[in-house]
Amino acid sequence: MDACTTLGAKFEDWQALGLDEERCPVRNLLDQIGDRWSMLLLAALAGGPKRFSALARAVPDISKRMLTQTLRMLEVSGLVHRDVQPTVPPSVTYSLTPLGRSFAGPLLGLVDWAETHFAAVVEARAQAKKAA
Amino acid sequence: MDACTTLGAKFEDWQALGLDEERCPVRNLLDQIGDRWSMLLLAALAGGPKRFSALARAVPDISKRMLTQTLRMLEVSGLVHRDVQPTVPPSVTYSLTPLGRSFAGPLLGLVDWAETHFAAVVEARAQAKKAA
DNA sequence: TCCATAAGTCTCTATCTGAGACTTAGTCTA
DNA sequence: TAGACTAAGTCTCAGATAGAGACTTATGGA
Repeated sequence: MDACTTLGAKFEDWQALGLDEERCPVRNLLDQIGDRWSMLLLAALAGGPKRFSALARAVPDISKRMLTQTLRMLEVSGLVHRDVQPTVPPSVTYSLTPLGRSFAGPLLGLVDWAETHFAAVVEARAQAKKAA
Repeated sequence: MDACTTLGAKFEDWQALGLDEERCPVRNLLDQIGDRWSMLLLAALAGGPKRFSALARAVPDISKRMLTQTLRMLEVSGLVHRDVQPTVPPSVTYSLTPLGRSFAGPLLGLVDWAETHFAAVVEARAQAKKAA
């Protein structure tokens, strides 16, 4: 059974359970960490702990607001650890928890797909634009 | 080299290239298909072609507006094929293209992670709430 | 003396999302 | 024969969300 068929079968199962946001793991996690900033920040932290300002520099066009918000959410969900040094000015370091590190595998799968098929997507978009 | 280290190394590379939305495959694709509806619709279509109304039923709380919009975007990016039967009322069937099917693998990786670690995330959230 | 720094918060505005009415034309129902 | 229903959307309006940029605090450097 190929991945596509397996995925299709799984989707049927979720549907049977109502695809509820609370109970369906996939719905729930897609709603929370299935946005561009979460994934990008997890990738940024995969290389090792980083401070708030280092993350802001690492992901240039995220606003401070979204950076704070996303990190807090990842912390609450147990993927990221926040370590505050009570100096003045405060020094805050973010790192992946073991749970966060376990996410690197699937995320890497996504990343590899993106790098492999990016050209095809760009080509498809160009075709679509020409046809329009 | 484990996935986490590999991912960290890749992120360094992207950073070196400026993490530009146009040129960086990962940024670009996360921005486009890295939202809950895209992933959910791709999973819904993994099992086979579906009509518009079937998709609307399959993903209960997506609005028609987002359903249309997301499908169009996936079509433009070459992941989904849209087939219109010019009857009245029109009958429109959506299916995955080969490119779309190739995405099932990585997506399945994500899904498996979600199912495996959902309990841990729920537990982490409960702890966080208790601490607050 | 004035600026810069770290890690945010706050406010205001711009953008995005969702809910729900409306469309077309043929078939089904009363 | 009138009215209802269907499919696959589009359109508008209100509400939610994201981003830009000012502000904070205490300290060290030019």
